[in-house]
Amino acid sequence: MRIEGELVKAKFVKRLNRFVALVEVDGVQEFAHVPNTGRLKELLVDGAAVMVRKYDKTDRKTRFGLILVRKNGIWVSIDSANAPNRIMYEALVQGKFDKFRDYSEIRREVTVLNSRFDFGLFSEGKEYYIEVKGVTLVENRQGFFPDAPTQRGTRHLEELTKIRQNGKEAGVAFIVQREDADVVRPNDRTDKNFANALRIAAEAGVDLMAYVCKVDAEQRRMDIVREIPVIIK
DNA sequence: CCCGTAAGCTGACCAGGTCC
DNA sequence: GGACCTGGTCAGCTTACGGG
Repeated sequence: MRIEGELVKAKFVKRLNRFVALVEVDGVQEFAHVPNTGRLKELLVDGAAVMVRKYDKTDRKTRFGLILVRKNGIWVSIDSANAPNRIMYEALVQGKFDKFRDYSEIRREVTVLNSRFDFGLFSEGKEYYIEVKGVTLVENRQGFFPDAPTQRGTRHLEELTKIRQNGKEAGVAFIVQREDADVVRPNDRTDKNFANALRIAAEAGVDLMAYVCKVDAEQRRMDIVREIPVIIK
């Protein structure tokens, strides 16, 4: 995925609320939109090097969007609003996944039961629903999701389980938005309900997939580089 | 096309509880 | 009564979708 727009180096100063951060660009403090409602507390630390996207639109309340954070010598994408979904979409369209090759139609934002899923794949007599989750939290090369309790995430898993019980296919795809992970695990410490729902979903036959992305600020690209296991133990 | 709403689920604030 | 913790409420910004 190409990282669009004008990227500018900046320094993280402070998160004002879940949507707005204060950053320093060329020695000047500016407001930046935070496109990630997770906690990000190990990433958004005082003085962290970041990349912000500059916007020219005048009707925004913030001139910048905070999209990359430097951590342990690599760039981490914290754009959970768009990047994971777009990366997954491009990979699907490009036929990068063997298991999804034989679906002829890809639809986005598909409503089933009480939830809207990121993707619905269709072929005659076959349906596969995918929910994409962005992973930004990594400790000791283990990615954890979620970063903060997510009722909606749990509901998504419950609905995917139901879909599977109705004889259709379903899966969760974790997009790790940084290169330094070898596995993904549910974050029991932060959200036990989500973790349990994930285990129940897996038991019901919901596929668990995880893909690591290389984030390259110079090349302005973020691409899936390998698949890693999801360990629910 | 415009407007409302859902999605991302924190952080500030306030009320109420506990403890010394 | 003050210091501290917990739980509930709500505003904060942007994007994309769906309906009128």
